Amino acid sequence: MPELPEVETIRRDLASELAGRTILRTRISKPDIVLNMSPRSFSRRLRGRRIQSVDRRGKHLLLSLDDARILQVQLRMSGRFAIGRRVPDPSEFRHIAARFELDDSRTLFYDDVRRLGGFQLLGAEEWASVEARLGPEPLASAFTAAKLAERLNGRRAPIKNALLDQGRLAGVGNIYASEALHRARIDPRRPAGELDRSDVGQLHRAIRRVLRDAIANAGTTFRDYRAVNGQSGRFQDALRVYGKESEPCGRCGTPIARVVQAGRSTFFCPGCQG
DNA sequence: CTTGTACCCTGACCGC
DNA sequence: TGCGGTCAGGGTACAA
Repeated sequence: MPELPEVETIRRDLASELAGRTILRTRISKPDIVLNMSPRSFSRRLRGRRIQSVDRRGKHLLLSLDDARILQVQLRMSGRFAIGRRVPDPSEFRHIAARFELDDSRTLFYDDVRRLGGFQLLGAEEWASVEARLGPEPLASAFTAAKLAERLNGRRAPIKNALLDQGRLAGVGNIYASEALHRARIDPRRPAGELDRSDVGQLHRAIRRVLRDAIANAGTTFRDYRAVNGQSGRFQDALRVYGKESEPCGRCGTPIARVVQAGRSTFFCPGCQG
């Protein structure tokens, strides 16, 4: 479910709770969420490790451990975390896949209904090679309009599809792609490489603006995303097109349209997104 | 290299 | 109440 703003919200929650904590014991109840080794060796290698920091790259969460390894988490569609002495809300956590018992007598719970998400325990070099395949961080100062233009150059795929490609740009997903394109007044079906300088400039601003605003509002709760403390985001109130098929565009009144691109819904305004 | 499709998995919802 | 189809903040493997 989560895109960059939701993952960042979760990261902040986890960082304040987990930094400095030691993992005493790990229990995996759904084996397929450990992606690159057996649950046994995963648990064994985590035992006694201290969590030094919690970081984010694109939609990945990264827990840096005191043995220089990195616990990489991908929430995909339905991954969630909660922390407590026991599961805070059992009706919301009915598919717990992993438990990490901490040295403050609390447990970090990972729940994932669809089990599309998961964990990888990586050495620094392994993570570096994964990281190298990701596009730039959209909120980093190094991410300029020129950089975006470079990433889109020569692509014939629709701009919406290009924005979802994590190798081009890391962190934007289905909601924020539609929202950024509406704010930039760009038709999501236009070939990415055909945007002119001014389009790319508008899009660059729109992407950063929408991601920043969403982080400031603790993300978007459209269906079931929740922060670590169980609270909903607030950015759903600021959505202009996502999930609003047939509703009038707030800018020009034309009914919002829905099309399917790369197998997923795109929402846009046929009136003011040229 | 690029692009499209199938697939992973479960649950909620809608129309009949 | 049941049944089938569709859809869901994601990403990968593989084919063309």
